[in-house]
Amino acid sequence: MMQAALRVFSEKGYHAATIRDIVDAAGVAVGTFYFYFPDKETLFIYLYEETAEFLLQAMAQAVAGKATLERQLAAGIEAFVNIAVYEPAVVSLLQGEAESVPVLAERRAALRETQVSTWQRPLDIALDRGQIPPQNTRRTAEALTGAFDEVVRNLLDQPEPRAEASAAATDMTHFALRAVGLLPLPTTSDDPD
Amino acid sequence: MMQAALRVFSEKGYHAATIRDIVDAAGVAVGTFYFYFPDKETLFIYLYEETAEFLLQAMAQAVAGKATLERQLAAGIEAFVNIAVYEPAVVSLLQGEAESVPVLAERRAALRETQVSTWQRPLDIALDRGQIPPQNTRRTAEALTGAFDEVVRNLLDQPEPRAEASAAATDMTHFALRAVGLLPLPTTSDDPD
Amino acid sequence: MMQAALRVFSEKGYHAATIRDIVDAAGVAVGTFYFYFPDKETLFIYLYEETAEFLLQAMAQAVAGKATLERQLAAGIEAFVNIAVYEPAVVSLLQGEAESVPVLAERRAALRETQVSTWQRPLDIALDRGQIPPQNTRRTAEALTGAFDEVVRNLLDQPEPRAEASAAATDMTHFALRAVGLLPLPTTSDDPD
Amino acid sequence: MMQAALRVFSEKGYHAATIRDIVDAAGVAVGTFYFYFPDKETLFIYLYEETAEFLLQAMAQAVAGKATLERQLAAGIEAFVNIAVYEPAVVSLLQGEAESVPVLAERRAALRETQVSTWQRPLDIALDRGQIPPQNTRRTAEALTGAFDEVVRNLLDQPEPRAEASAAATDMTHFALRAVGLLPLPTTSDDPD
DNA sequence: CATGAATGAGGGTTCATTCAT
DNA sequence: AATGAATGAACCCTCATTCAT
Repeated sequence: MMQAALRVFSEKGYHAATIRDIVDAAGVAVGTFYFYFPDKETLFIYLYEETAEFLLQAMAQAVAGKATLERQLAAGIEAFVNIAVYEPAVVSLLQGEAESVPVLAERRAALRETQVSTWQRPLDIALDRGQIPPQNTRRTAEALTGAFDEVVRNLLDQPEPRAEASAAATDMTHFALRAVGLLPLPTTSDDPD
Repeated sequence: MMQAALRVFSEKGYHAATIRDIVDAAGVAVGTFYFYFPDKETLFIYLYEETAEFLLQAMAQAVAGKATLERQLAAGIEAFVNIAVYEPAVVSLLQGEAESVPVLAERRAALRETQVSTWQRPLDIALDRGQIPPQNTRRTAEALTGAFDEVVRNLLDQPEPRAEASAAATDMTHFALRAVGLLPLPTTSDDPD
Repeated sequence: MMQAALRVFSEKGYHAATIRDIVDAAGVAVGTFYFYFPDKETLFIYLYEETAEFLLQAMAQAVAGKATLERQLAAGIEAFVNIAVYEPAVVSLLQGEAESVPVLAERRAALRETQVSTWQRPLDIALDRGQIPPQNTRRTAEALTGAFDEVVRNLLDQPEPRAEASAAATDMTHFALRAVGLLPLPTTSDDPD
Repeated sequence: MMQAALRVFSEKGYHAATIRDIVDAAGVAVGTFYFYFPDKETLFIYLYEETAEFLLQAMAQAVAGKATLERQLAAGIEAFVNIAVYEPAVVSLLQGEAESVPVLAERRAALRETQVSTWQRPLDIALDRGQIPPQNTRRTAEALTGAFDEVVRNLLDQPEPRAEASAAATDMTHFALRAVGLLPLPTTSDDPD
């Protein structure tokens, strides 16, 4: 039933999705919904957090083992793209309308905050080590977060997202590396790519 | 009255905003709304397009006169930040929920498309001239668009957006210059900054 | 303006016709309407009575000079058909929805009453003179009224009412003469029946 | 609930009848109405057709077994009067305002058509057999339909319709027999009534 | 546990009516 | 006299939520 709810919410958005839509998609009765969830908003918030955690965990885990910022970015981006491509509903839900319901705005902010932190931490470390030029890492992290979101959004608007997924990930990684201040040189000399 | 509508829509989003909210904010009666606009959706679309055009025009104009990609980015970003800071409703409206109403989804896509083009064009030129490293300019443009949006969104969440506006613009510009592949040199040798 | 109102009311019916429809058709402003008439209902009632009187006068006048019941029926029917054909709006208004507005129901009843009287009086005289068989003249008059209304309604539904007008009048007259009990003879002679 | 709707519609007419009126009369809540019916118009059409079919069936059935035109008229009229007297709402609904809602106009026309056919068919047969004088049977059928409607309408306006029902039926039958061209003879000789 | 009929607050929209100009 | 912008009660309809079965 939560599967159904996730699908419906991500397709229609919070407001346009009706309880009836959800229970129909789940093949149960309205009453059943209210046996498991107190109300629509609570379900959405639960779904939102569940989903956000899933995405963040996946990215955090991908980033975790990597030694260099370069590898961290590559891995995090890949994880994001993979989820976007194989679980598009997850990304749609998180990117969809989440304002206009006060409580949701908070969750949304919290998600963004964590997403930003995911990138800011490695950046701070790299900055400390002098691997990247001086910069406002918070702002850079925000910018990266927004950049990734937007590219993924566009990717999912394509007719065949999977076909372009890996190219998109590569492009995003290169973008990120440049944006962060790493690797401007490698591209110049005798790099065939 | 359109002022009021813009405000209400940008604060609550399309669905949560009520005709009553709007007319109350405008200090008129319900009927007055329908005297000037055929319905809620039409007004929102109108407002959305008007607003989108305003933002895009401002950015395009800022970019127009500039000779170098560096200056174009700086000017475009500055224009964006200025609007965000002085007309926050404009940005909120454009960034708010616009899905779930079919017609709106189209407008939204169109806006994004134009926004992306605003950056892709200069990038293509710079690429031709060998001023930036080889890259998928379309993807870079998307990423920049998302990056700017996100940073501005965060800026507006601050208690005093105006205080940080210019710092944010500077940060974004640096981010963009790096992301695009300009400025690799200054960072290397004996840069005092 | 009353012309316009008559037209609009007869085309759309009382409820579906809006003040705006009427003033648009008349080429004046809404305020002007309320300068001349206190409200929609009053106008309709006025129009209804005016119109009813016009129709009844015409029929009464046609009937007036005639000596025999036969001629009276023929003349009254002809008058009715003529009005229906040359001023269809008059008939439409009178036959259209007039219930559901309490005051209108009364007028409607009054009109029917007078219409019925128009036929009952001559019938009573003819009955007195033994020209028609014994019958409940009130009921006969009602039936004739309904019969004429219905035939005229059907006539106006035709694509070219005028083309059939005279045939319809003749048919109605024959119907009425038979229904009243006149003309049994013509058919008898050598008709085996 | 459909009982209530029938009652309300027949009393107030389509436009003046409110969903609230109907649900109040039925003792349920607004939502309940929309749980059973898609909307006001659909319910009205359904009711109208149901009701029309009921009336037409009853008349057709009454007419069916009868051998002579005389008996057919008597039986059809009796059936009509009975329904009018015992289910006045049925007749009111069918005679009430049904214009101004395009779809309804069609149904109304269809009802009238069938009603007319109910009488035209027997008339054609009788005409073929030479039992009634030459006449435009279509027009005669229209006239009879209108006559019956009107007499019934007047009957229902009486304080005690049931008291007069049988007299009305008799009067209508006599009227119809004369109007059709039957029975001119019986009335002449020494028949006291 | 599950059901789905029932509820009614609330939303978008219409339109008769008013009144300052 | 005439205008038309402004009003707001009232309408139709939706949908989150409840509760008896």
